[in-house]
Amino acid sequence: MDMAGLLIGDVAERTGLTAPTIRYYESIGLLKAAPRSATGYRRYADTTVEELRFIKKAQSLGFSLEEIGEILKLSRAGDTPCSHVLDLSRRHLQAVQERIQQLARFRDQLAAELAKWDGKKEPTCRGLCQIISSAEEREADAPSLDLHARDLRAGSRRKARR
Amino acid sequence: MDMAGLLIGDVAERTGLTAPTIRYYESIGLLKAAPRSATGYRRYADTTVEELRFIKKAQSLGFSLEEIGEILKLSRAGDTPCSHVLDLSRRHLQAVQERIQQLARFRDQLAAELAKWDGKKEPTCRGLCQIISSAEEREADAPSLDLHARDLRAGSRRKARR
DNA sequence: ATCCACCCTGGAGTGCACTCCAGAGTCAAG
DNA sequence: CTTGACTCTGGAGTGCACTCCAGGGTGGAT
Repeated sequence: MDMAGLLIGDVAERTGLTAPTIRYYESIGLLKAAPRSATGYRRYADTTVEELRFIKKAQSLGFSLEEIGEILKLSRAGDTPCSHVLDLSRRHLQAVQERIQQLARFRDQLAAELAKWDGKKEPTCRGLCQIISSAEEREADAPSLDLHARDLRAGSRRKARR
Repeated sequence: MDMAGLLIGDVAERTGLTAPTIRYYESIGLLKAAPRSATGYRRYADTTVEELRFIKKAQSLGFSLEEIGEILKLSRAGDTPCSHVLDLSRRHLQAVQERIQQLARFRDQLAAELAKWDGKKEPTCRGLCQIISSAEEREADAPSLDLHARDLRAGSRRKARR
């Protein structure tokens, strides 16, 4: 062997990602390029596994890869106070908060309807449609908060230019 | 005018969608083809506006267009009990529930960290990273629940075949 | 009659986050 | 020394949900 370090497959296994995904992350600059062995194989340090786990978590919390890249970049730069990340976080928190509330309301209604169905009292598809229809609207107004995470999408963020 | 009914632009305005989006919905069979005027213009009934609003809401609650299509199809078929939608709803409820819990935990931690920053006590980017890193893992296990709504994505749903 | 804002179509393009492919090289085990 | 599982690259393809475009028709107001 030459120059110890994890192979991409090992890293993949440890993180639950695929090798192509890891290469993809490198290609978009999310992960910095790994040092190569004499024959061109990527050799990873254990810290990369940590970094990838971080990425996975941030992603599952609704951050886009681009946002994660920014956070990572700033975080690598050191322990400096960082108004940008602060700002990003605040807006993200706001979006998360709103999303939780909308989902919770929906959950309650849906659960209630399902309970009715379980009791065999008039189970109909229209019931579900009614619930969905009665979910509160929340677009058009308060357009200031742009979603930062399509995965938390609530209400469309299109603005219909015209 | 010939044969009253809303023009696509009117419908767009009333729903906050764009005309192309409405045509797109028709093209994928989500919306049934509107009757045409003698000159080929789509003429919509008011009920279409309702249907589109329903679609928007269902979408904001995390249903994919495909799922919405199924629901709509069954709902149009009448007030019959419908185990499929029931099933869809149950799994969706489950996913929503989990997602809410994860987001809520994240919200609390993020809020706490932001509060610290507001108090000007050592505001650092690393703090945020720590929070994200400490967000609980939730993948690999419990793979039974496939997400039904990429927008509620929590943890990746790739299974790494190999 | 002339505007001009609307409508139509088919098809191509977008953004995100991958995922797959072909063709070629590498490496440890049998 | 062969086998088989890995690695590399560049580029194309995927899925969702749009979004844009070119090229042409329509219809109410001036």
